[in-house]
Amino acid sequence: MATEMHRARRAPTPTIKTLAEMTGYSIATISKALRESPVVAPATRDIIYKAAREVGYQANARGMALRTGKSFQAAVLMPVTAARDYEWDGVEYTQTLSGISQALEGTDYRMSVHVIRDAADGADAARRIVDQGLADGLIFSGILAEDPRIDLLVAEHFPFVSMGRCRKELDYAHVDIDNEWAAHAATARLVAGGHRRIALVNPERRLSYALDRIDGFVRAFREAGLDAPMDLIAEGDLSTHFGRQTVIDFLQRDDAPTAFVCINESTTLGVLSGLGSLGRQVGVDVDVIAYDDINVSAYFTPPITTFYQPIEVLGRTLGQFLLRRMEGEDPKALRQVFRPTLIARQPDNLGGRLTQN
Amino acid sequence: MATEMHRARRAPTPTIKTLAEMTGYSIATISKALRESPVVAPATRDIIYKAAREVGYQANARGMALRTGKSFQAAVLMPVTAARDYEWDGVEYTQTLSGISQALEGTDYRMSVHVIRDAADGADAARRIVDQGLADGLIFSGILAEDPRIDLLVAEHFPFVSMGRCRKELDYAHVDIDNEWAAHAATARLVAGGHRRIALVNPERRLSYALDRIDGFVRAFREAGLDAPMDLIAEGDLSTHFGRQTVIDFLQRDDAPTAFVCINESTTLGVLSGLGSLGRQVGVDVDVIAYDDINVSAYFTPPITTFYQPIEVLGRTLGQFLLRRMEGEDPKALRQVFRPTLIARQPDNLGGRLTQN
DNA sequence: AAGAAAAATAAAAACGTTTTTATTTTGGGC
DNA sequence: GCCCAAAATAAAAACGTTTTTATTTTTCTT
Repeated sequence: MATEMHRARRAPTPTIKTLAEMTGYSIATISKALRESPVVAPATRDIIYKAAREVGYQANARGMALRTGKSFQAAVLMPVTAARDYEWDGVEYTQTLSGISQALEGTDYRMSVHVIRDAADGADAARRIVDQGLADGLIFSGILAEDPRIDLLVAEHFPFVSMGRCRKELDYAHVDIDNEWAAHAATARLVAGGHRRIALVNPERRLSYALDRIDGFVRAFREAGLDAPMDLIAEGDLSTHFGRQTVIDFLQRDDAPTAFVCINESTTLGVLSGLGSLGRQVGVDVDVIAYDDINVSAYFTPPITTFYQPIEVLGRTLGQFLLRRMEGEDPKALRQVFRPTLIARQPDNLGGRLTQN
Repeated sequence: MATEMHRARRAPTPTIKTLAEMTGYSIATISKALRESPVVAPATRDIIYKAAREVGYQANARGMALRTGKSFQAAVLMPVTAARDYEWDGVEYTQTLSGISQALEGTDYRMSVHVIRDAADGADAARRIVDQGLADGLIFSGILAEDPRIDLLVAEHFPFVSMGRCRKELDYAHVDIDNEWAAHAATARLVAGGHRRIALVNPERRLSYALDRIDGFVRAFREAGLDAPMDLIAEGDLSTHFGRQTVIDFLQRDDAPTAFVCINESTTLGVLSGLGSLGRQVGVDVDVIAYDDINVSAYFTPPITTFYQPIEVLGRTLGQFLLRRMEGEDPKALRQVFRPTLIARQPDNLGGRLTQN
């Protein structure tokens, strides 16, 4: 019997027709029974279930997709830049995907990942996904101040959730960090500690959240009655190399920064590496505040003060919102902006070496 | 005209039937023309192309999938462990996915990602993918000494490429690191530098490559006429926390290790963090050799000696092999084992503080 | 011009499932 | 038992594309 069961598994993949031959019921009845339609009698349903179990029947995803018009896929656009030499780039994406995947567990949806290299690539990918029926919904990040993907998907009424917000007033589902607040909070701590020359290690201004962080940086200075050091805003590709190079460039200046506000773990690691190679000590010569998507700053030497929001939680929320959006829920109800938690591991005043003002 | 073109885009998604109405040709002729069949006259083909461009026709993936029996998806099983608190876990996967994605570019194949939590989860996912026609091929890593996924897929003649090798003699496509050689090379350097108490920071023995690394570690000692310190082989989940905890545990011993051979950047970072918190200095009190999938050890303080193999290259090879396997190529021709490159950044003898033997 | 063969195109079938429409069966009331 | 309505099941159609089979058109030879 066990051998026979095994042999049945090696037969051609069972279809609904196989079950029809076994049970004598029509393919329509079998389909309804397996989908638990109330129009099928319980006794009939049990016979069909038994036959299905016996041959290990599983509905063919391709047939379902064509008939239902649903691919049962949630597509994620994963940005991978052409950053230098294969280094730490987008590492938080594993946790983002993990979070999204958790939200999809137990549903019919699977996750597909489309790697994109730049903004044009992302718009092409979104277009293709919509036109070819490659997925039923879409998640993407790296939101531009004006993002063609958002424009397209809103126009097409195609379900999506963005990780971040563009700068247009549009109704769409999104999950975001309060980047303005985070940059403001980090900068204000350092200002209160006495720092005046603070460097902001920031993404490119095309990105909406880069602008948010600049806003927060400037606001912290303004609230202290000071001018923000705009010359100390570095824009780059978020790589470890960019972080290191920023330190090396900025510390060569006469009016060098005494503190750094970093955008992510990657640039933080680069900043620490640059400081190490210049013989500068964190907390003695320079203060550093990080931002953590994954809990890494705790492991740097010395452990670094950070604003931390587990990105897996964001991923889970993205997945949950997308499921709801695909059910037809109003995008206006599908928005959440998270504030990261401060984890203070260092004082903000070079260990008292700065005079408070 | 541009407005009109735009309005055409907002019409119901064009199908082959739309083109048949526009051109007067049958849907069969249109399908053949668009697939460049030689049985269609060139003049006919041009008329059909023009109509397709005019309405922005793109073949519906669901119709294609059902008729051809191909999903045009390469599925990747991405392991995410239930490691502690959302930390650095599987970060190299972004680069792996990037590499796979590069291989798929310009082909009909898209990448889907199935997050798996443990070995049973992985076997279930593989089963489902095969049974439901969710993908045409599969890539997975974290190969067990005896891996049920390999057994299943070989038995089903389902195309796959594994990242790593199990310990059974089976013919299947794989890409791997020469982990035995790498662990041997790292350990031999430290032995030659005079170290005798060397810790191996290693994955769990269920995994095939954990055994490979133990083999190489033991061989290095044996070739030097020494007994390997088997008590210094730590098995864990590859997290930063595991690396840190290993250091804290091992350095409490009377016969503490003077060197660490690490399996990845994550555990290396944890080892450095543990050393930092115990006030031990790399290259003075303890030597550390890393293994890099992504080029991060260069940025640690101090920069760490490492064996480096860009994992994106492995990813690309995985993708290329899978494409060939799906074309029906013999798996025996689809195997490659990479040796990582040594990048020496530290001496292997505590800067001369160890006496050579 | 007629006939045969090749080229080109159309009609039919296929893929597997779900949904809509049609038909049959069952149960209740008289 | 008959009639009607509800429940259950079957037949037909649908989804969009590709492939197989059938038919028509064109080209070449005599």
